[in-house]
Amino acid sequence: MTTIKEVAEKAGASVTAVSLSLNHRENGHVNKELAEHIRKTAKKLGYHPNPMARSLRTSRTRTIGFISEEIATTPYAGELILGAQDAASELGYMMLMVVTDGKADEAKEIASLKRYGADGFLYAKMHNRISNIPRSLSNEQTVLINARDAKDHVPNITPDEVAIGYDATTKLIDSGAKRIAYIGCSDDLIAEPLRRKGYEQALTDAGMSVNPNLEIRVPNDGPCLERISELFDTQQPDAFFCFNDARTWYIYQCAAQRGLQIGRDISLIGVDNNRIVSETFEPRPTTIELPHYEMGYWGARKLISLIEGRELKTIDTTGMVAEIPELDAPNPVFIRCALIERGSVASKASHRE
Amino acid sequence: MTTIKEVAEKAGASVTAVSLSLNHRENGHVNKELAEHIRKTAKKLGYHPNPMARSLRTSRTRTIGFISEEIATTPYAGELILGAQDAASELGYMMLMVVTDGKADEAKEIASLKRYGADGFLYAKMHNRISNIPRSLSNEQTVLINARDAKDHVPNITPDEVAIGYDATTKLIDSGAKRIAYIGCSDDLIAEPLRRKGYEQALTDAGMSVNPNLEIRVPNDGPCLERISELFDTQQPDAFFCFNDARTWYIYQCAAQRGLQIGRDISLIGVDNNRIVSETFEPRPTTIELPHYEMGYWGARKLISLIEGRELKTIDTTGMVAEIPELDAPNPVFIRCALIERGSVASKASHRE
DNA sequence: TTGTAGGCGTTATCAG
DNA sequence: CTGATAACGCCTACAA
Repeated sequence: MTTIKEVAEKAGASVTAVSLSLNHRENGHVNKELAEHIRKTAKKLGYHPNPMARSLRTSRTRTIGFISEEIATTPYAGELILGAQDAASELGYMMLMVVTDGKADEAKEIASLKRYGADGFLYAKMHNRISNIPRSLSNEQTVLINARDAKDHVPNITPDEVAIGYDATTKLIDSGAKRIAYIGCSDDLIAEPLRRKGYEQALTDAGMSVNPNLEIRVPNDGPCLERISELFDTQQPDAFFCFNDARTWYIYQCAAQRGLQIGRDISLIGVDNNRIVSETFEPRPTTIELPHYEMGYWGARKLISLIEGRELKTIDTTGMVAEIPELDAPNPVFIRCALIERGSVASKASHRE
Repeated sequence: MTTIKEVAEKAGASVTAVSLSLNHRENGHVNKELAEHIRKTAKKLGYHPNPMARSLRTSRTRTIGFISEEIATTPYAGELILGAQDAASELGYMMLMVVTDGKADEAKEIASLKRYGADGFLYAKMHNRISNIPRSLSNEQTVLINARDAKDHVPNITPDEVAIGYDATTKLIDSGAKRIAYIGCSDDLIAEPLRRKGYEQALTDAGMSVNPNLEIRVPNDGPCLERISELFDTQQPDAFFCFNDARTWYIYQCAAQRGLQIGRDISLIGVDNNRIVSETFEPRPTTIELPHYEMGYWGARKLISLIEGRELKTIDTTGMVAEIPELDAPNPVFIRCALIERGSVASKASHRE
C-alpha cells in the first residue's frame, strides 16, 4: 500500500500539500500546478487513502448502516438493498448491513454499527407502515425507508399508495371494464385505505359509481378462496384490482376453475410484491410494481446528502476525493409506482362484446 | 467515548496492562487480580475499543464482505444475508455488503471492500452453480456460498441436491403414490440432474420402475402450461415432484382446470424458492426448503474460523474481546434440506382407493 | 510484572 | 503559499 508520505516524496512536495491537493482543498494553500502534479503522481503510484487512518483522524467513515428486521421473510429486501448500494457506491460510501429479524437485540446491533463509525443510518421496513425509529438512533442521521414515523420528524421515503389504486383502476376503466372489483386486505396496513382511495377516485373521475358489493377485504394469511369465489359468482366482475399478488393468484385460480381466461374474459391488475406472479402466471399479469429499488436508492442519496451537510459536494469512488456535479437528494416522500403491462388486461373491444 | 487511557487511570494501571487484560492476553504479564479489576472498571466505564484505531494498528477490521450479484432478482437473498449476519454478529463481526447486480464493476467494488479492510469474503450465488471466484479474491480468505468452483479449491457450501429429489420422492412413495411425475427444468443447472438422480434413486430403492414418460423438463422462463397439461392428461400421474415453485404453480393450475384437488386426488411436493407458494396456495403445498439461511450461517462461520486461523478462540460482540467456547465451522459441503409437510400430499388411504 | 515510547496513515494547526 | 509537527486510539517492543 502506497502512503501519502511516499506520494509526497515522489512528487517532491510536503505531506500537507499532498493531503490538501488530493482532497481538492488546495484553494489558495497550494499552487495550482503543484496540486495538479501531485494528483498525477498519486494516480500514477496507484495511491488510495487508507480509510482506517482517515477515519481515526476525522471520525467519519464514509460508511452507512442499513438496518432491517424482516429481510428474510419478504422478497422485497433485495431491491431495496440494491438501490441503497447503488447510491452508496456512486457516492463513495460502503454499506454496513445489520439484520435483526425476530431478534430482540436491535439495540445491540445498532450499538455495534455506531462503534464501527457508521456516518448515518437507513432504517428500512418491508411493508409501508408507521414506525418510530429506535431511541438509539434519535441523535443520528437517519432516513426511514418504506415507513414514516408518527410525526414525520424523520426524513422518509414511501410509495405513493393512492396513485397505485388510481393508476390501476384507470387502466382498467380505459380498457373498457364496467364492473371493477377491489380485492383488498383486511389487515391493518397503511396501504389498504390509500389504495382503495385511489380506486374510488379513479371511478369517480371516470363518472362511474362505487359499488360496495364489488369490494372485498380478506386477510393476508388465512384461506380466502371461498369468499373470493363467492364474489366472483354473485357479482360477476369483469375486472379486478388486487391489493397484492396473493390476491392475484386467487383470481387466476377462480378463473381457471370456471374456464375463464384472464386477459380475454376478465381483466386484472395487481400490485406485485413477488416475482413469481409476473414471471410464471399465464397469461402474464399486468402489475403495479412497488418502488423498492427507488426507495433504497433515494433513501441512501438523501441520507448521504444529510451527512455531508449539503454543501460538501464531493464524491469518493476509489477513495480519492474528486469533484462531482451535484449531491442533491430530492425529498420524494412519495414515489410513484410503475405500471407494467403484460397482457392480463382485455382490450376495449372484448369488454364490449 | 472513553479510551484505554482513561480506563488505565481509573484502574490505577498502565495502558499496557489494560490492553493486555482487555484482550485476555495477560498470561504471565499481568497479575490475575489486577487483570480482573481492570476488566471490571472497563465495563463500569462502558469502555469499548475504537475499531478504527485498532484496525489502523492491527490491519484487521473484524469485518467481512458479502458479495452477491443477483440479489434483486431472486427472493432467496434475504435468508442468505440473515444467516451470514447472525453468524457474524455472534462472533463479533460486521458485514459489509456489496451488490453487483448487472454491473460490470465487480472488480471495483471488491477493491473498495479491500480498502475498507474486510478480513474475508463471502461470495454468494443465488442459484447453485459452478463459479470461479474473481481473480481479485484469489489471495483473500473466501468462502463460496451456493456455488462451487471448478476444482473445489475454494471452501464452499451448497445444498444436497440429490437428497432433495430422494426425500421428496420417498415421501410421495410412502404416501402410496404409484405414478410419480418428475417436473424438471430444461435449463442448464447443476441442480437438475442431481435432483433427478435422487428421484430415480428413491424409485429404485422402493422397487419401482423409472418411467421416462412421467418425466418432463421445461424452461424456467417460457410458457409451458401446455406441455405440462399434456403430460397431465396422457400419463395421469397421481403425484408430482416439482423442481421448483414455478412448476408447482403449473400443477395447481392444471388441477384447478380439471376439478381435481391437490392433497386429495393428486399429491405434490415441490422445491420452494419463493414464499408465495407455501403461504397462499390452497391447500398448502408440501415443500422442500432450500437451506439459504444455513448456507449463509455456516458460510460466515467457516470464513471467520479461517480468518482467525482456528487457534484464536476469541469473540468480540461489543468490541471487547472475551473467551468463547469454540469457533469451529464444520465443512458441510452439502447441506440437507428440510421437508415441510403442509397437506398437499394425499394420505395412503386415498391413494389406494 | 509494569510502564514508556514509537508508530499505524491521515488531517489539522501553526509557524515560517 | 509551504512544510514540520501534533494529534486520533490502539497495540507492542523494549526497558525498567
